[in-house]
Amino acid sequence: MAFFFNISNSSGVPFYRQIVNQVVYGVANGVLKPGERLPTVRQLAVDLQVNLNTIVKAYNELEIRGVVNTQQGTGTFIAENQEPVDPVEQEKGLERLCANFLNEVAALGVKTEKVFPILKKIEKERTSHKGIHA
Amino acid sequence: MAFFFNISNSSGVPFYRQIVNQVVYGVANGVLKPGERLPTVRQLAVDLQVNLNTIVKAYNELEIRGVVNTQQGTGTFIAENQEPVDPVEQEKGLERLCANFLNEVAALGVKTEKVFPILKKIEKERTSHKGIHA
Amino acid sequence: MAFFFNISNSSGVPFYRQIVNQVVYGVANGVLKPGERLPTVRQLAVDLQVNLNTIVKAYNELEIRGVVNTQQGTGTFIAENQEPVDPVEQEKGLERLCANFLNEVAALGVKTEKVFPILKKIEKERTSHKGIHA
Amino acid sequence: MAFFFNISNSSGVPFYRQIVNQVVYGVANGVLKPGERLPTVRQLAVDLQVNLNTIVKAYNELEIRGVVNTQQGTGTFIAENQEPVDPVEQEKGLERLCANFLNEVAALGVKTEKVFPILKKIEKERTSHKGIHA
DNA sequence: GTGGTCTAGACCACA
DNA sequence: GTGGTCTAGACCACG
Repeated sequence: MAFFFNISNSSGVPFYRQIVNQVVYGVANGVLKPGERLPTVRQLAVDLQVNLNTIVKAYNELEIRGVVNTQQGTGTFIAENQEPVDPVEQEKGLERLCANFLNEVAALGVKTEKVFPILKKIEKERTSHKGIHA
Repeated sequence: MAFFFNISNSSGVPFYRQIVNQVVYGVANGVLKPGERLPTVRQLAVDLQVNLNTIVKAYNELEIRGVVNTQQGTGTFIAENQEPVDPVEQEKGLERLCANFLNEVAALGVKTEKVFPILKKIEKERTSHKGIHA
Repeated sequence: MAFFFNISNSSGVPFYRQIVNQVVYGVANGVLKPGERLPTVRQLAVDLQVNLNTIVKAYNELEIRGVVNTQQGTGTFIAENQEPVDPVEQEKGLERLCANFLNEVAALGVKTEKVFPILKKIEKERTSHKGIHA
Repeated sequence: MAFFFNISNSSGVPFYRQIVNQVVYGVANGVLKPGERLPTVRQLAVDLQVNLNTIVKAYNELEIRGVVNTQQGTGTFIAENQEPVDPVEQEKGLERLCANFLNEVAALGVKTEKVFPILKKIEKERTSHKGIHA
């Protein structure tokens, strides 16, 4: 199963962050396996139609976070030893994310109950694709 | 029930947006009633320890969205006739919000199922408190 | 006590990494305290005579590593809660660093005993300055 | 006593440099004696699982530094007359090496005093083994 | 061919 | 004023 990147220029999320998130997401869900090679920075820049340095920036953050290993002249690979996410940090981040989300939902004038079916629908679409698509 | 603003400098959400969201949220939940007066920009700037212009920007956005009315020299009040949100816009905004949310959850390495109980828990806490908390 | 940056273009160490290292070093030794503000990216670029983006890259890595916090429009500050370095990782990194160092010393044809006085001399010079100087 | 090469892809040191250092180190410590034959580039490339050109580059640097002599069609041998290292160059290289080392130690958040026992420990292990180990 | 670094300059978002 | 993002293009180091 191939791994597809896709970026959207209308979401307000920076390109490089979309790339970072998709890789982290792919690793977390087993779509990207340790040792697997990512596209070259040049190739991905062409595919996604963005500047080379934008890809470099994304891969760089992944390297710092320990998600990938880079060997100059060889390529970029999913790291063998994925740092387990600190469960305390994860929990805190998750709470904050959820609270923010509910604030914004409320700010749209939408009752919280209405989001559950939407979230499930999106999730279902994504898992049925078994990858990340445009 | 008093209305409390709460801003956090570690959430990554800009100050002015936190303020906007909290007012809209307060209105949507009936904590802030039409005609009710908001703090002056100067007072709020002092209370929240942020720059005056940040409050101005937030109140401006609220004015533009029709959530508040500003009376020159008198103050800022929750608008009497809250503009109903355009349902089409609402639907689109909601989808984008949900998709973004799931992306960020995924980027934390958390499976989507785990968010539902958390969302429900936060929602329950809030409805029991009938206010806005950090 | 002021904090001085200095970069050298002859060491082979990239500019941005020299900056990152000096900040981490400053924090580890208490010269930079939590909450303290770093120079603005523009100011530092001028002072060090390097491109703005080089500073941005360095500050960016520090942000990802949790060493500093950035508030857009406000500045860059030493993070309040410094992540304690994982002692196991630190130990491993230290061993590797030392082993590499001894390899290179040996490759220069120098006996290991000769490095101790040199290391001590450099250390003494640095601590007597109580800061980082050009 | 056999001579073992060891390369690690996680140390950040380029492959070709690891090879160069190990040979120079072996010569400096008498493990590799003048006239001794090194593995062929092809053989070593297979053994270490690296690109042929990487070995070529390492052997080239060794040849330039006068550590080995290459006989076309015969092989690569440790040079009979090892060039004595220019003492001025040696001194300068050593200072720079030490300064860099202390920087990296500091960047790990480790106080300088802690490195002395580690360096001594590694040195002791090596002299007792009389070989090169990972 | 691979990735890494640096420069120059533009435009945006935030306080 | 602050930092953030993106582009364009150059040159270097490594395999």
